[in-house]
Amino acid sequence: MNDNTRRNMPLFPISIVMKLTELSARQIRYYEEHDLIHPARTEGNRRLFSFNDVDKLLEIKALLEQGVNLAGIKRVFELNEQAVNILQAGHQMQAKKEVSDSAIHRRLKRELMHAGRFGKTSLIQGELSRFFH
Amino acid sequence: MNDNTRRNMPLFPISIVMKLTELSARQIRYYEEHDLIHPARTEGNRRLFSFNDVDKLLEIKALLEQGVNLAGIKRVFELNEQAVNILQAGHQMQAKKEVSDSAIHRRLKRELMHAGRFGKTSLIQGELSRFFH
DNA sequence: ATCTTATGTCATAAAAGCTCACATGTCAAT
DNA sequence: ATTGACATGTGAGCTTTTATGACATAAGAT
Repeated sequence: MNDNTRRNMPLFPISIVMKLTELSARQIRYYEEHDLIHPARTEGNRRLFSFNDVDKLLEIKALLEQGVNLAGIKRVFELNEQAVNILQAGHQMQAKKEVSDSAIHRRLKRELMHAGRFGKTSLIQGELSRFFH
Repeated sequence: MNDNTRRNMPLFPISIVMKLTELSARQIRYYEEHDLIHPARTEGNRRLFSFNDVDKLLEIKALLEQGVNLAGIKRVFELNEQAVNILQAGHQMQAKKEVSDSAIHRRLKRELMHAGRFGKTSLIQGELSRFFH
């Protein structure tokens, strides 16, 4: 099980996410409705959020506070993911060639993953991020 | 917010803990009834488990599989906590004296925290432990 | 054979979450 | 000033999840 898997593991009910992000249930559901997050569901249709989901919600919150609207935030996310994909592809190529100065690449990828959270992230996000590596 | 605080943050509903530990709700509640864990509660009285709780449950499971009964497990936990306290005290003394070869001490403390999980821990625990530092 | 320990199962009640619908505050454009 | 879009609040009705408590039982210990 790798880091990505762990960050995407569905763990939290909405009540916990509300506290972690200081968002209302309405807000969280609204952002999902607009395809900014895609929490998993239990068999009984209850939302289950991963660390990644929480992270994204904090990013949404920060961007909204900076005046970006949901459409803009969606774009930010898309671009971010593209960049990550490109880096991953490069990373895999390297792995096959066994060149593997992968440490540098991993670092770059991480920085990209966290791009968009330019500085002014909430305290909570700062704290939460420490759950990860 | 320090590492300890984070590990003790109430996050998971019992359903998630069931999957994480592969224990039944009955088992989890039974262990609580016998004071092996003390999950937090929501206002509405639902259990909320922390990473530490999950960790403890995995340890309980491992020890049970090794034939230790609940009374024995309780003792193991108590001894473990004692040791941690002693180390912490020493650590604080050092901090005041500003001697601070604290890295070594932290390491020792961590190893003690994880003592009792001698080797044969479950796969899941191994995976889960990677959430932490 | 009986007791203890750990766990399963079921009933009942309450909490938490879901969707849908309607209301509202804030801007920007007309 | 009016309209409209966006983001969010609120409430009703319903379903899922969890809690507690009681009773049942398998496996060991006495």
